Amino acid sequence: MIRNLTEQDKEHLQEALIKSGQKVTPQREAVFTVLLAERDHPTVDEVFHRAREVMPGLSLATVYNCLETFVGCGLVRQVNHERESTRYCPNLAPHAHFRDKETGRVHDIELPPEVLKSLRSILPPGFDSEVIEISFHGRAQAKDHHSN
Amino acid sequence: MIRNLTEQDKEHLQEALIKSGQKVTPQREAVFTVLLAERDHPTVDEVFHRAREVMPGLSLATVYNCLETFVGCGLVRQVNHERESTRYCPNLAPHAHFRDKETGRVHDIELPPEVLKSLRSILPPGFDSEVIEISFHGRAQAKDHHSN
DNA sequence: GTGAGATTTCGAATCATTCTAAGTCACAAC
DNA sequence: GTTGTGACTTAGAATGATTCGAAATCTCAC
Repeated sequence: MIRNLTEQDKEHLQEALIKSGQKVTPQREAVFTVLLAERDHPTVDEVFHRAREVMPGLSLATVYNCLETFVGCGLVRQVNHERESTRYCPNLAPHAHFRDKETGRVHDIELPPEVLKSLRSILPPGFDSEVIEISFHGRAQAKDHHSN
Repeated sequence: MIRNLTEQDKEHLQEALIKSGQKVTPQREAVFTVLLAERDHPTVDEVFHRAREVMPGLSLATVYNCLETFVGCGLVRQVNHERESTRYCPNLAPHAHFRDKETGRVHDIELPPEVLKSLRSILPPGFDSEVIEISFHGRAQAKDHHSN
């Protein structure tokens, strides 16, 4: 179920938006609420349908806009797997993604700092990386736990 | 320039195709030749245009088909970055990819076995991964070396 | 050389995403 | 209070990569 944002989450959203010179709008709050409510890496379409339950007039274009805005101000991450629809993830801690071949579900995999460091170390001099994406693809035993 | 396949490459192609019950055709040879000739991670469209120089009647759909076939029998790897066109890479050794923000060019980054191992070790029990994709995104000093 | 099945071809269809232009809103200036 | 400004939202059209469908062609075993 979609619950309202906690005061803390609301502040987090407001701060990030205002810091980058943008406004807090009902649509942005609704989309952000959806993202936090179920952290199952929804696609734009899934976010759209979930958000419509709460705000029926919301348009798909706005969902695209909101998500792009959030990515821009560092509130959420995009997750891409091959050419499938882009998914969105409010987990900002460094982590990898595991996509289950059977269910299509995406799980977050914690990424310990030393592993991240060893990864960075494989870059030859002169290569300066801001973003590292790590994705696994395979089978996960169905445990149906939360995927963040 | 596009040179012909070496005998060795030709055998490699034939073996892989036949092993998975498929046929060697002039189109598949042409596409494979293009992939080996310039290992700059071309998009389908780039492969298409390069291959047309050698085989003018070749169709785009066939290029898609050939590349899919090659991926299926393990001859080449797909490389995806966000939602850009899929690129193709005949380097089968374990490696990561680095995409240069400025040029869009993709470089292969060697992946030492111990780093690969440490990466695999972050998967919780029950997660079984066949494929790991690692991609960096940032700036590379323009050295214009070969990108494989 | 023939036939069965695989492959190629062209163009149409699909699907996620982006664009466009008009409409709306919040708020500041007058 | 009205007006202006700029950001935001909206619906629908446009785009671009990829896939599909159906007919024509090729390949290889017999």
